[in-house]
Formats: sequence, structure tokens, C-alpha cells
Amino acid sequence: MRALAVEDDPRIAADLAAALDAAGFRTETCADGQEAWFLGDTEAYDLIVLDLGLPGMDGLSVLKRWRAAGCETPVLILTARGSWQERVEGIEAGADDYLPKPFRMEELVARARALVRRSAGRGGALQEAGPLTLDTNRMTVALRGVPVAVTAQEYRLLAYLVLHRDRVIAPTELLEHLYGDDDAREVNALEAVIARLRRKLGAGVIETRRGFGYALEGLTP
Amino acid sequence: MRALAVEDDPRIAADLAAALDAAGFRTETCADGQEAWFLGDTEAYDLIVLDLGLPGMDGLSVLKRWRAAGCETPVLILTARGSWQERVEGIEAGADDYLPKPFRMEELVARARALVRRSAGRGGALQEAGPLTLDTNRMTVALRGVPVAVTAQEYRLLAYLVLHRDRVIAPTELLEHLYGDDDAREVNALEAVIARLRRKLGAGVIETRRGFGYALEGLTP
DNA sequence: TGCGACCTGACAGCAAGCTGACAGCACCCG
DNA sequence: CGGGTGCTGTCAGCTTGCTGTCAGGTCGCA
Repeated sequence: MRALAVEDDPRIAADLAAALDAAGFRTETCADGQEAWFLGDTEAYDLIVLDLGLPGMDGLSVLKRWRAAGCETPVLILTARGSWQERVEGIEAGADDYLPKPFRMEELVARARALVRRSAGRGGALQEAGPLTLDTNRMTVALRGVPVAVTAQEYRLLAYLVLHRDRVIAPTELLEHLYGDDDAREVNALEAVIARLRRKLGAGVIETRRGFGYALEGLTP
Repeated sequence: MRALAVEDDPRIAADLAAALDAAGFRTETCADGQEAWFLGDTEAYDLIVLDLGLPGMDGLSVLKRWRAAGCETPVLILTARGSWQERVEGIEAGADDYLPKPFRMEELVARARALVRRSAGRGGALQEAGPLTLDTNRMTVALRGVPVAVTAQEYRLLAYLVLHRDRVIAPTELLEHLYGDDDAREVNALEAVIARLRRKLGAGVIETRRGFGYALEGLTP
């Protein structure tokens, strides 16, 4: 974890760095707004601690510029105690959290950890298997990068195959999964779906293992 | 956006609900820890405001149980002023933010909004998605820069779609978040709102993914 | 060659979704 | 208090296009 502490008071800056380092961060410090903006924009930090009172450029402006530039690093701002307008302003500008000064280092560390934990909890929605890419968020399918329109049923079938791309799936298993136990269908319904999919994806993508079931392209027999 | 306010003082609870409702939330209240735990565990909220001093079950225990049960709803806790141990404890227990009592309703609302945005991994108060711009402070909508007048319900629906713009949203999910569990509506109510929105925004902005749900104008067909 | 497993084009049924009309209701304003 | 106004859910009728079925074909294997 790499952190940036933007703080003009050298003593506080040192304390910040020490506390964050003790918490497992690799912390760099910076005392000037202009430089902070440059660093935040060019370097890849996991967390930025930003003091609002700064020489060079106002902390709030720095924050707004980062957000405007598409920087999504979690930012924790330090504000003067009691000025709730400033906090609200900071949050509106895109801060993820604030801490009123003076504060306990324990609290800073707790919040910093929580912030990083939270920002890390996304991604992984793209499932790839051979030439196929499934976006499980948008429910879309791409073949060699080219989007392919599929229906709900087709998507469900593909998703199941992709999820179990390392083995052969028996027709009965697919039937069980695609249709509830209460509205079971015949095998032919499945074959129809597969035929339609093959027409869209090309013949080779879904392979038939005669007598066993179906598998995605590239699985060795 | 659906919110739960857990607060035993009925006056404060009413104030909370009023402020959050004015900010575009559908707020339910609850005065008891046990009940709060049950609600948070079973219902789908976008935000929970939790007072730590509660009858029935201690607020911190409620929070811990939620987290232990895998509930990831952002939680904003209300603490007594000055007790920083309590705050740290709260954050360690999985709270996403805290507010010391007494507080300004403006600040609560600002933090609530920020929390909801952050939980979806997004920054500022201006939410952009394709041709749409939502100002979550003023609760206004613009299409390609041109302001569009929308009703409260329409705004809520759009806000939810914009917040989760990278996903397809199932009708049931929208129903859950637009209406409380106690005044549930039929799917058709939703379709009516969407039809009215499309008349204002044009046909392409809200896409229908037949069999899955709705999504904002995206890249893939 | 024969049999069973599997494929596929056509088609109809049907459910998902859309829309215009309407009525209940909350709210606003005189 | 009372009428007007605008929001919103319900209803009914409609469109759309997904999807299972069927019938007939092809393929692989013994």
C-alpha cells in the first residue's frame, strides 16, 4: 500500500508518515499544493491524506482537479475542527472521508484502513474463457473483443459453461441449471439454445462431446 | 434509494427520516436493536444510519452481526461527541462513517449522499453517465447539458440507475429500492415510470435488457 | 448399414414489456 | 376550506421477440 500525505506542517507530516508506515503503508509526504496535484495525478497511490490549508494551491482545488482528471484514489481530508461547512464542501468535492483537527493517530489509521478496504472491493466482473468474454455486470458477451447480442437464456447457458470451463457438462446438468426442477424441459430445448448460440458465435466455440455433454473450445480430451 | 434510520428517540428519528426523505431517500425507521438487526439483514437498504445507544441490542453488536452475516450496506453511526474510542470501535466494527451528536442535518445529508456514492465506488456530487448528468445536491437532471424536469419518483429511479451504471438492474431490485417492503408495488408501476422517463429523455437512454432488467445507455448491444 | 445421438429451420404460443387513459391522492394557494 | 394541479399507481389492450416444440435431417460409431 502506497500513501501520500499532503501537509505543510513538517511536524504533523512526520507524525502522519510514521503512523501510516506503522500501519503498513509506504508513505510519501509533500508540503505544496502544486506538487501534490502533480504527484496525485501521475503516481499510483492507494490512499491520499490531504490537509486543506496549504501553500501553493488550496487543498480543495487540488482535490477537485484530481477528480476532474479522473483520479479515483481514496482521499481523506484533514479539516479544522468545528467548521462543518468546510467538511461538507470537501465531501462534495469528492473526498471520501474527513478528519477534524486535532485528531488521534489511532483514529486516522482506522479510517485510512477502512477507506482502502472499501476502495479495493470491486472488479472481477469480467470472465474470460478462450475467445469469449462475459461481463457479468452488464450481462454482455464478446467474442474476440467483438460484442455479440445474446438472449437471456443463451447468456445463462454460456455463463454456466464459462464458469465450469475446465470440464465437460452433461446435458442433464445444464437442464437442471437452466430450468428449475419444477418446470423441467426436454433435452431438445437445450439443443435449440445451443444451436442458436453456435449461429452467433461460430461453430467451434461450443464443442459437443458425444455421449458426455458440452465443453468450451480448447478443453483437451 | 432506500434508507433505514435506527434511533430510539422518536423525535430525532422523525427528523432523520424527514431530512433523508427530502434528500431523495425512502426512509424507514426502527427503534429497537433486535428489530434493526433483523431488518438490516433481510431488507435491501442503500444506507443505514445507526445510533449506538439503543434498547434491545447494543448498536455496535448490531453492526458487528450485520458485517459477520456478510451485509455490506454502508452504515453511518451516530456517536456521543468527544468519545473518540467509541468512534474507533465503530469503524473497526465495520462502520463506514460516523457523526458526533449533536450534528447539523445538512451535514448528515451530505455524508449520507457521499457514503452512498462511495459505496458504489464513485466520487463527486455530479454524477455523469453517458448523456446524463445528475446533480445529487440539487436533485436535478440534465441531458446533454440541457436541464430536464423530472418528478421525485423519476429522479429516484434515475439516481439508482446512474449510481449502478455499470450493471444491469433487475426490475425486482428497482422495486425493492424505490418502494419500501411495506408498500410494495407491481412491476407495472415501474414500467410506467420508465415510460414517462423515456418520453422526457428520449428512447435510447434507458435500455431494456429483456429477461434481465434495465441499464443506462451503454457501449454494447 | 442401422441405430441412436445430436442438429436445425420453421413456427406458434406466450410472457415480458410498453403505453395511453384514468382515478386517487397529496399538495399548494387563494 | 375548497378548488386546482400535478404526481403516480392501476388497468387494459397491445406489441415484441424469446423460446420450446416439432419434424425432419445429419453425423458418428459399431
